[in-house]
Amino acid sequence: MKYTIKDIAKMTGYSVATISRALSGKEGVSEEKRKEILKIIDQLGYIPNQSARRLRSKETKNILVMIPDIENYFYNKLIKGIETEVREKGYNIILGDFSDSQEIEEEYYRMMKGQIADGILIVGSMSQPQRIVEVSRQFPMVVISDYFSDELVTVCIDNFKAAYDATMFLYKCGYRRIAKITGKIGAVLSRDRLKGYRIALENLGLEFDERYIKYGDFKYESGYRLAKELLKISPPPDAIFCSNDEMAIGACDAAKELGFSIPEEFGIMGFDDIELSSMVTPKITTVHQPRYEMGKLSAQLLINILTGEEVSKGKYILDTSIIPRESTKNANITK
Amino acid sequence: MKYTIKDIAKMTGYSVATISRALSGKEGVSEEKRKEILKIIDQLGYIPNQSARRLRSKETKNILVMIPDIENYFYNKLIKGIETEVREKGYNIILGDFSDSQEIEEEYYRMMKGQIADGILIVGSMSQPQRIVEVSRQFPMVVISDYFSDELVTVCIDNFKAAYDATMFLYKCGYRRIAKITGKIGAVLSRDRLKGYRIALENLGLEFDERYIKYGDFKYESGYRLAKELLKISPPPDAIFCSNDEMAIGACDAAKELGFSIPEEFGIMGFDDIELSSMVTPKITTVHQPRYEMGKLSAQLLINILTGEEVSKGKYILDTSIIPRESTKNANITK
DNA sequence: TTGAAAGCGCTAACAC
DNA sequence: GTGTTAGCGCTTTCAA
Repeated sequence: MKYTIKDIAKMTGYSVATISRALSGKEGVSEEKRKEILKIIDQLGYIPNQSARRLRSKETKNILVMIPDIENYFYNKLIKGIETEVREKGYNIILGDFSDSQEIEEEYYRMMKGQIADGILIVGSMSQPQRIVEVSRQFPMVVISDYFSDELVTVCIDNFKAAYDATMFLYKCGYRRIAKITGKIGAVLSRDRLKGYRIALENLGLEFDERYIKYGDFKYESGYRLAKELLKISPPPDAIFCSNDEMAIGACDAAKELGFSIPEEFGIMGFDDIELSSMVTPKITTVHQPRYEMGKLSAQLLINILTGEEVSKGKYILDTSIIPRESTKNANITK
Repeated sequence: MKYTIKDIAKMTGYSVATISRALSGKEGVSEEKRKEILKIIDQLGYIPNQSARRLRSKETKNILVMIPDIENYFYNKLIKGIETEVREKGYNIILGDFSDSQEIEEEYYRMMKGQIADGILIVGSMSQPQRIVEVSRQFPMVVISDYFSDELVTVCIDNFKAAYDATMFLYKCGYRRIAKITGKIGAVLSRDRLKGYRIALENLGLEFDERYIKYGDFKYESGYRLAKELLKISPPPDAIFCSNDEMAIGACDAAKELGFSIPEEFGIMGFDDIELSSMVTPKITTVHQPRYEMGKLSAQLLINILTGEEVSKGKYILDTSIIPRESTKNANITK
């Protein structure tokens, strides 16, 4: 049996207005009546119709989460962080997985005009930064990780610093001919990670060899292929810093195939710290990104915006750390 | 600028009813008028308010997808299949990740009373089958994979047959002392996989050794630990059939640590064919589950139910296949 | 503190 | 084929 607020009004003997007030927790009902009403509601298992609520109050209590590809291991923990925060605050997540298709991405932005959600959380995007800024002018928005514009609220890490530190770490492990496999260079984050690497080499007084830089696409296959290319250069690098873990795993497999011993002859450093990186052999030394926290913080910020709290635009930077594992020397620590 | 149907009515000179009809694609407008109206609507970028639509038509165009834990690799491809199908048919996914918590799971079922979605897709559950059946009497539902009741619409594989075939395959590879690590034994699917294994041994005339069966929980760690136990039995098994890939990977690591050579001295077979299984060394031989197709089919069935088409209850069984890789003899195929 | 009533934007029954 | 209008279930004024 489905009840409406009218049914409850009849059964309790109060008006619909009073029921509504009791439910919303707002002013205007005496405490005893509220208790009485809530008790009955609870017994009946009545839940207000969300569509009606939304129509009236212009709130959907939904958040659209835009994800380039749910199959990508990187996003799992982020979503978890978002989910946890959002549910606690009474919101639901509408999943906006667009399979790396800009067209589908736009489809979701179009849906927003039909008020399917109160705000958008951009976990990733295939659009031009300019387009995202445009959308953000129409709907409340928080962006995670990459895009940059002072007009946006962005939760991110310091990619430059993280890459700088990672390169320094490889140096401390004893590696001297450190190569780099970047991700898609269109992304700001790829450029920042590359820059951190370069400046670190410079500060270390290491020779900078253009041949030691390869441009990948964040996938296993590109790490595998580009590492093979790197290892055929003479002299070959004695370490590779990959811009994500998947490529690092590919690079590992390539090195193993070519007969290099890891980590003695050859060290590998990843980026992200996805679960996978500690499930392969050797376990990958990597830069930990606090993905759960990033998801959580971004959801918090978005909900703050939605509830009218003051949220200043700009970057919200979370800390990264280096997780030494088996793919680098002097760091044969499990976990 | 936000438009309402009234605005459109004024601007075109027609009544709201006509606009509504033009939009819905239903009878009652002449073709030319419909075209004219749709053109203007398109130019203005008007999208009807979903809450109003829902309130009126009792449809949310949302589907609640219940997922035990989005961080579990198994679910990614399923969700992708669901997402693709659902979006094409004009529905959105509400993500019901409940982090393996029965309490949160119930919270979502409660929300359903507030009409947040038109139907439920159960990708997994922590509840008693009986509870799921109960919920299915209240809301349209399709269940993927495990739960069993003739009252439900269930998309699944034949776990018994798949396990039977997998065991046979190990035999054909030359293994004779085949052990088994099952998943949580509360699940029907675990029991079916165990049964397939037992019957296969029986038909093969292999000796059945109770010590060769271990009860895990589908996690890496349990595969690792239980494989170690198994390998200390005298005589140790020469192969393990694990009820999922994560445990198989754990078992692999255990065998490597104990100095067994894979696949020569020791063979390992997984189940599921998650991406991970071909990214580790050695790549794991496994039973492929058509997860994308399972997601897609289940979404199709649910939408059919929602649109009033005839959907018969019972099992919809999809085929599995064995993917030979490097963790078993005579099957050193990369893929 | 409480209730009556307007109206959110839309669909569908009914009238023409 | 087209327009008028009554509500869907709720929140929120306004009046008492």
